[in-house]
Amino acid sequence: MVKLDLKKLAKELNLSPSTVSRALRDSHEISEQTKDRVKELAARLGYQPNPHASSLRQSKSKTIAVIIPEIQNNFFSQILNGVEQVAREKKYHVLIYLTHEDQNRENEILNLLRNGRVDGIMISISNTTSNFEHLEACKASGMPLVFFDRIYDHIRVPRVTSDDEDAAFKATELLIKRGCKNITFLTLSNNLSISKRRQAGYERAMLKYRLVDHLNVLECSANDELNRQKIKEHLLAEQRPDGIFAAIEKFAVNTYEVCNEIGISIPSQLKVISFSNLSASALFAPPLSTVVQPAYTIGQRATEVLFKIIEKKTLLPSDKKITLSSEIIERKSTSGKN
Amino acid sequence: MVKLDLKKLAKELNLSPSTVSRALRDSHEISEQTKDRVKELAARLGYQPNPHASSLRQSKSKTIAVIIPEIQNNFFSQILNGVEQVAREKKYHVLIYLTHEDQNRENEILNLLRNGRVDGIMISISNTTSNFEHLEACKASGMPLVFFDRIYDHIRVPRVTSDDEDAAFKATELLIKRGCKNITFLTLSNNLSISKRRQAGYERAMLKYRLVDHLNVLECSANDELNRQKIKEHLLAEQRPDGIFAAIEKFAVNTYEVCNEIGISIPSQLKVISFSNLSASALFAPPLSTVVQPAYTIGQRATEVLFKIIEKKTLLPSDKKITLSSEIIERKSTSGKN
DNA sequence: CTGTTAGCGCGTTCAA
DNA sequence: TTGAACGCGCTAACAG
Repeated sequence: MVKLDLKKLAKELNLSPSTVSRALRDSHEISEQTKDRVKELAARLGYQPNPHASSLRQSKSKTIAVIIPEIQNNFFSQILNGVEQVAREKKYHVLIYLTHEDQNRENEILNLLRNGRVDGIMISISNTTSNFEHLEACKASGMPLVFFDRIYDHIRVPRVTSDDEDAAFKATELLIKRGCKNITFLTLSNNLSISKRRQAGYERAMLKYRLVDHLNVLECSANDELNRQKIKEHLLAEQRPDGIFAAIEKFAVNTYEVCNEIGISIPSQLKVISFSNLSASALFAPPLSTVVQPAYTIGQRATEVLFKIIEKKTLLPSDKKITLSSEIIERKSTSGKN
Repeated sequence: MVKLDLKKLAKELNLSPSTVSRALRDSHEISEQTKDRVKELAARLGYQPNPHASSLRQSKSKTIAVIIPEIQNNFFSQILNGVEQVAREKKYHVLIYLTHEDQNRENEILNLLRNGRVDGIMISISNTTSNFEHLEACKASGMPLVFFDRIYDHIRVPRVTSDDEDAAFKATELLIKRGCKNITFLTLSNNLSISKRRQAGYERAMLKYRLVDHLNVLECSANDELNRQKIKEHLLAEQRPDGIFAAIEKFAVNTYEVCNEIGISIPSQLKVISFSNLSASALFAPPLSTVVQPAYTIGQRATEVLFKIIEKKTLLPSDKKITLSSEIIERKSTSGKN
């Protein structure tokens, strides 16, 4: 199959390339008749314009980039699902980049995207990111940019998040109402906007119920082995907790593993609730109570806002900061009265 | 920030654009001294070549496409992880497309990729795909193409899969050794290469252990509600099974849900094993025995082969058909002697 | 070792 | 309503 370009199509039709180009793009200055002829042949031969030529000419790539810390996490996969759906409707393509929670990679990726490869970028920031110049520069260069979930507060960029503070408050409150007093909050890293918001919700609940003396925050990492060890020590300590609120699914899993290992019974000895988008958490032993973020919708909404920017539509104030509600699903892991 | 191109860089350096271009690409015909000057300025100004111009000129996009049925599945996310890692090393970009198990989408996507947008394509076929012309055409057009996991046997394209038949045999055998006789195989659709291979393994094991009279295959779908209903009826039937072998994690989850609902106890009344890449299956009640595919490695290897084709290296016979071993992890869901 | 020139394929002037 | 000509930014062929 010899490759097809506008010129060949044009020759075949006894028209000039520009006419064919216009016909295919439904220009009003081409007769219906010609359009039909052109489109018919183009369809029959399966003509597709060369995207690089077209991008070069028009300075737009019909492509957006999604940058996430990891894909191996139901939350981010669901996000990607939402992104893809909206992008597809807009006939856009989606480039995916994983930072693996590494600031350096994040920098490199943003750098790669600086010269027109994409028309816009959506990013959920890595937890090791502590320097934000790369994001400032990206924003400053005029690149359409949207933050989702893990945002950086100090750049004026539209952001789509879930109601982390509130959901964390409710999750903590649930533990308290089920009889917990010594509730430990398992968190990822304090740089992260979401961690802070979740911790704030936890603290607000503890404060409201006069449990400030029992505040306990345990910082975990991406390393399961270390986490299990840390959690194990914590659960075996004198001042051991009767409730665990995990900011991240992974840490709830680690907690379950440790409990299985050292024979702590959930929920009678320890109640557990966690942020999680894993539907299978209903099948855990015992079924895990979860805070479920509207991941798919976050992906959709963030993408919609990105397209508004790309298309230079004016953003409503309600576009600049979108907060979606999480849902708390109570299951056995928080049941009973101690 | 005014945008930067080769010409401006060249003017700044009192060089011609082509010299600058060559210097940046480390051409041997440029003096070290000039290279250094050029690179220094380029780095300082943060120059990135326009990828569309460069792609147009060189007819290569430095981009590959990954087409998968869904992302909401640990197996495919792990694949993507492997793909990304290899692509990144090659300084390639990754476009992601989801077919949502829809042949039409699959066709459309392949069509979109027909004109140089990508240098190569990796695909795991949708389960509704029954016509393969789009793949034939893609292959015929000279596009580098690799199948992974869900392959189409009748096109000569390199393929990377796991040892489905063998793993299914072993999984079935495990159920038999644990005392099961009436083993039902839950499968997705018969079009799929993997379903066929897994079913073949199941049947071979049943044959070997003289249980051919107990062969039972239940076709499930993407619809959880329907699946649960189907499985429920099946588990309540007179000839009810004492073992379930699920070809897909989703169906094991559905089985667990039904068992919870109607009070069938696993493993005492029913043993369950399933293909699954969900690490949390260890936390299920009871922990689920699984056949774990080497997803990350499949992604890596498939991408490596794709790059061999892109780079026109000669493929060894061992590149054309790569089969990786799955691992069976036995847990409580298959324990005991009935 | 470096500069000049041409053209990748398209969309957009401007002219007819 | 159509065609001719130009240039997007880059790299490769050809000179020197």
